Amino acid sequence: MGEATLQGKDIMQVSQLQEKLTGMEENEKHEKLRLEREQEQKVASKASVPRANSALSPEEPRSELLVPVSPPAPVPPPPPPLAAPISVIPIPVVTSSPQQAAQTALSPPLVQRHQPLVSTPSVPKESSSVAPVIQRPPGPHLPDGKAVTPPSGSPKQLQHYPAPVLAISQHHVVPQPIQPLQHPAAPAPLGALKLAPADDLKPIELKKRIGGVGTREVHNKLEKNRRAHLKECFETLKRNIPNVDDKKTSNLSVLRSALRYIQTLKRKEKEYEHEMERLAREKIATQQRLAELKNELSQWMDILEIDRIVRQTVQPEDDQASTSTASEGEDNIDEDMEDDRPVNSLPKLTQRQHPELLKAVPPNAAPPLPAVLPPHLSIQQKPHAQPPLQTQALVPPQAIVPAQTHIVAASTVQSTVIAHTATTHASVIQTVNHVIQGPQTKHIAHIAPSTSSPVQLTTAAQPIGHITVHPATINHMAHLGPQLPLYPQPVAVSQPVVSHIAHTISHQQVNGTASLGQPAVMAKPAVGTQVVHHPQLVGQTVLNPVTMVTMPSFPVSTLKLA
DNA sequence: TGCTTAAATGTGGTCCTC
DNA sequence: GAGGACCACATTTAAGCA
Repeated sequence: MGEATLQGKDIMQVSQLQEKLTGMEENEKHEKLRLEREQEQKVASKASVPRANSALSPEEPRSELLVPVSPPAPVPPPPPPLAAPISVIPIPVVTSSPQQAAQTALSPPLVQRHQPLVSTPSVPKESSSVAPVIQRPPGPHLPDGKAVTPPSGSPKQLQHYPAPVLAISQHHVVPQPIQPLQHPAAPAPLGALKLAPADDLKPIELKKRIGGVGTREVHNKLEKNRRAHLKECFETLKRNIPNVDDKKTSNLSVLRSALRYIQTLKRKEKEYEHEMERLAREKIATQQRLAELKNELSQWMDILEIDRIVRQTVQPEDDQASTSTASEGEDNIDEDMEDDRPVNSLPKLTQRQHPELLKAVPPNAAPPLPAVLPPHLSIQQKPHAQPPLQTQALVPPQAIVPAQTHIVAASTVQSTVIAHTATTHASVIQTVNHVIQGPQTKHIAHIAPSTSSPVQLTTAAQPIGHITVHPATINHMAHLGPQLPLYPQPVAVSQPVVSHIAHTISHQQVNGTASLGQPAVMAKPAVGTQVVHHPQLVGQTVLNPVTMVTMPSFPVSTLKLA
């Protein structure tokens, strides 16, 4: 009996060892839970193996170990002494009534529970207490002893063999309430203390406890998995911490190292943030500086552009001076208005603002205009070097009407500049030529280049954007048709200024004041364009057609492009 | 060899989610 | 209510050290 008991205890040990060893032996026949355990053991194989070996007492025969290790395998039937304890241990509990089983198996299992783990030489003494249990009749549950062998075995085995599970469960459950009886001093688990006495157990409750025991195995496995996962996490954490010794660090030290590392990272993060802020501020300052430089450069570019335009305009003006031919009547007025000619003059304000322009303008081009001129002051435009011969050559004798050219100089600074540029700029005249068709166009084309032409450039205080060709002028121009080039084809103009100009002309035609050929084709009809007739001009010099060309407010460069 | 410490394991209980 | 996850406690085991 003692041997049997010892063997039974050994079997218990083996059953526990089996769990660990089976995984190492790769029993594919076992269920997945066993495989899981196998994986777990792979993780901690080194730890489990020596432990298993250590658990084995040197007295245990090797054969005993091997027998339970491979229960499912078709191992030859183990010797009777071995097989008996394996199957016997749980049996008595199951076969007997719950109460009886509880009463009878109270103490032995309790001892047995710890004995296998202890595996001390004292086992034989305790085995005597277990002896009665072993003597229990095997009964029909004996064949299920295989399942019993691994109490902590795979749950799948439990599923396959519920009966042995019940036996084992009874075996494990029952002793707990009795534990205080056997070992009052021994610390009993809280759960054991809470358990109701086995006598009071109903079948359902018993089943519960049995199931609880069954779940206990699962619970243990889950707990193992959880701890394995926890350990893995610690390993991962350890690997991610620099300057941490892999072996000499406990979990606690890993946590401390991690804490220090995190703090260091936070500190560095703050430093980098400050650095980024500093760099951002520096970037903004640099960008602002760059913008300033760009603005300055653009200003200078504008100045240079204006200078260039001025130079360009001054040069053709000299040509105009030689080629422009005013009508005969101009001479009368030119003499009067000779000193006030604003074409080549710049107001003082303009001089102040754009001294470069003054440099660009030849000093001999024209004397500066008085700073302030009456808005309605008409200044006859007549170049000094205008050759009278050329004028007469252009104007037929019958066109006696004096073609007065009145330029209303604006008092505003910028308008003056524009007026000056526009007056002499060929592009403006070219635009007018393109817009107006027919004989009148010829006249304008002819007259425009000349500063003394009937096309008047008026720069009012308010920006104007239209050209008004007086019907009389057009009629007058009609006489000059044969001498001027023809532009028979209409021109589509999309430029705003040109549209205004064309509209103005067409407007007059619509009013019946003039029916001079086809109206200009306008890409965009101008609405609200006003025909401005200078009152003084209309009233005083009606004979001389007055054409006022008012310049838009857009930049000169745009005008040039037009 | 005995002691200490950390890790591993078993077990029961509790809480939370489905 | 079942199942999973987490926690706490007890025990065992292994490694290090005096």
